[in-house]
Amino acid sequence: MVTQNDRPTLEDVAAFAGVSRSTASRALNGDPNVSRQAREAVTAAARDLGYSPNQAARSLVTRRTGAVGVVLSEPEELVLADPYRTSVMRSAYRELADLGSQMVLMFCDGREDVARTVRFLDGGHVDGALVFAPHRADPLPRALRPLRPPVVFGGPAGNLSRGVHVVDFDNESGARLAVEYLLRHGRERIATVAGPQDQTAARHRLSGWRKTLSAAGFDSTDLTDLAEEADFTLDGGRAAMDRLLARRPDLDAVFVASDLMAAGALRALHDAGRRVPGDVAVVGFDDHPALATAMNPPLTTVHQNPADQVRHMVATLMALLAGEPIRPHRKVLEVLMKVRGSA
Amino acid sequence: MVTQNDRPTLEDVAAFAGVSRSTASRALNGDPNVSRQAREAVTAAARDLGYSPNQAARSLVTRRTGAVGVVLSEPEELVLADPYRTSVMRSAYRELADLGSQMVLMFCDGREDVARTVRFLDGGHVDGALVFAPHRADPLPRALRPLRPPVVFGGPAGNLSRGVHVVDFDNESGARLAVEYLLRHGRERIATVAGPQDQTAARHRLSGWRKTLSAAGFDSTDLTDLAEEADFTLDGGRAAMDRLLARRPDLDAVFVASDLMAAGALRALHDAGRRVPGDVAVVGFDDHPALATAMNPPLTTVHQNPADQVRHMVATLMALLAGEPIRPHRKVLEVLMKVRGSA
DNA sequence: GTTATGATTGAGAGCGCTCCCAACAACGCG
DNA sequence: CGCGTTGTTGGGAGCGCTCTCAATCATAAC
Repeated sequence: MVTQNDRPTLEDVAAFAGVSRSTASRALNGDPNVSRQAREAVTAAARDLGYSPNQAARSLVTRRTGAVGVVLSEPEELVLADPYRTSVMRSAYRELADLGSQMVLMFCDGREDVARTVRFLDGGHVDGALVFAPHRADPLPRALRPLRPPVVFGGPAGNLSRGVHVVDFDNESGARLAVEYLLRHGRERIATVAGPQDQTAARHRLSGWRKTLSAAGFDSTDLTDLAEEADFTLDGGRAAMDRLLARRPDLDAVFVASDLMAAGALRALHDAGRRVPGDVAVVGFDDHPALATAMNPPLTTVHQNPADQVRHMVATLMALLAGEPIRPHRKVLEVLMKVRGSA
Repeated sequence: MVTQNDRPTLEDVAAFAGVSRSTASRALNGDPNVSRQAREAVTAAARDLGYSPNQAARSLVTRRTGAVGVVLSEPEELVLADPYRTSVMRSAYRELADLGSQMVLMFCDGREDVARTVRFLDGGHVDGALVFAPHRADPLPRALRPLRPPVVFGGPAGNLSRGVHVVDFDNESGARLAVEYLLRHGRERIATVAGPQDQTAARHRLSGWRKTLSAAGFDSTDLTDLAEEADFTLDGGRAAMDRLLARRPDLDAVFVASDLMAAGALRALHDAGRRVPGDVAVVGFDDHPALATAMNPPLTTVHQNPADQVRHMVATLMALLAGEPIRPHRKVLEVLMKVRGSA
């Protein structure tokens, strides 16, 4: 016993409508050179027969699948727990859907996943890919380079710096803005909770903090004291803040490299009896819509808009798919301070 | 200027290896009837040429794509904010990846999305689909029924009850377990924060609560007083709890229809100065790994395992794809109480 | 009436792959 | 030595679609 193989083909529709396969194809694809009569007959036939075109056959000849891969090169449990990443996914989904492309979501965690990802992207399943590979040691970007379908990276492409299309935020400037703001408001001992230093964005945020303070005349050994690394999670941010408070009880401000960590830092400060922003000013990074405003006090933070990033990435990808000769380059998006209550 | 069309085909590989296309195909697909010599030549040729098979061509003849759609029939911003849904996605991704299938994630929000979803699933982009459509009024399940590729529903399939493959949890029993537990521990005024009643699961949890209390002799008008509806969010749970406290300050227990709402209820109880579980016992639903244990006190809750659900769904789908004649039916998964600190 | 023009149309090739089938060599057996 | 058998191979058809090209027809122009 076999399943129903009664799936109608274009040929069936054409026969039913009393025209040729070519005409049926034209009618269904909106070619203007079809008589109204033929068009109507074909449309009706397609409806009556429950016809839907075979995508495999179509993309075999058009060389388009209508799908775009979105690759998050991180363990999936991490991605889905991170509000910033999920909002990237969301924007990507919406942006692509509006352009008529389907998002094919992939996580890439570990060696065999790299091979699987490469095979998938190179196998013609998708027209192109949007790739987020924040870790410096990630082998994926390099593995992706020789592939046929165009790839646009969101944020740093592992340790690749040339020959790739990148849409990134100006993390260092963001950190500078935050620190300058704190300095301008009279803060004198500005600590930082940095992100994991195996991620380029986290490094840039840290170096922005360091450079700005150095330029303002702060001692570099002093700075070492005022920095703690955490892992972009709430608990990590909290623990890092605890360590900072233990080592430098005199700190009066902290620049935290993500909103989620800032939430943790806020909690640590609260538990330690420090008032925010009275005793300690806190500036976050991301400006996550739900998170930043929900905190108490609402978080002053560096605003970056993942939807913007995704929009640029999609635009670049579409241009590439349209055959426009775009030279691989790194587009850097501005970030800006969003002042709320915490600093 | 065109892009590089130098993508090698199987024909190229065969020529390079000095064999026929058939032999090359066999070699690459692991057919045993190939001489070692031919196999090695083909493998080497494929490697040297950077060959990767054209999936469109392959799936045109095999009628398999190696991709499975995962449809979440809810606005994407809602899905990605809900820890329960994200853990479903995660399980689905992992489960499918392990079976060599790619997850194609789709959200389905509103009318035009229904059409788009149907078109995509029916167009042969995927071999089958896992669909989550919790809302009773959702038109998607009905629209999906006439489709060719097999579909397995996770949780209720809109308002469809027959002719569909469903893997669901026993929500009513879960509520019963929770209420019986509370009764057994001497609670006498057991309220509930119900989920949105346009979702079947939420209705079953509410009716489980009601039936159990009725069976225990509680007055049904009294029960109306003890129920509040919320929207499965933290803030909603908090507000509902506030309303309950205002109306029935004498309540000594509450069954909350989701962990996230329970977190909100806990906050409301805390703000109202009630001790948990001393004054008010709280039982949640979901047993979300991160959420339930992180609360203070740790949440006593009804345990359901989304990974289990997804595993059953995938198993059913694979059986369907293998042509096994499975009769559409509703598989109900057991839930059980997980006792922690809050009750 | 004849020819140019434009709008429609159908035939056919071919996208890159899998799979069926026939061909063939090499082998052992009666 | 002829036969079937086994293992291996290449040819060819065909999956369902798009797209080019030439044919057809009606209409307008001369």
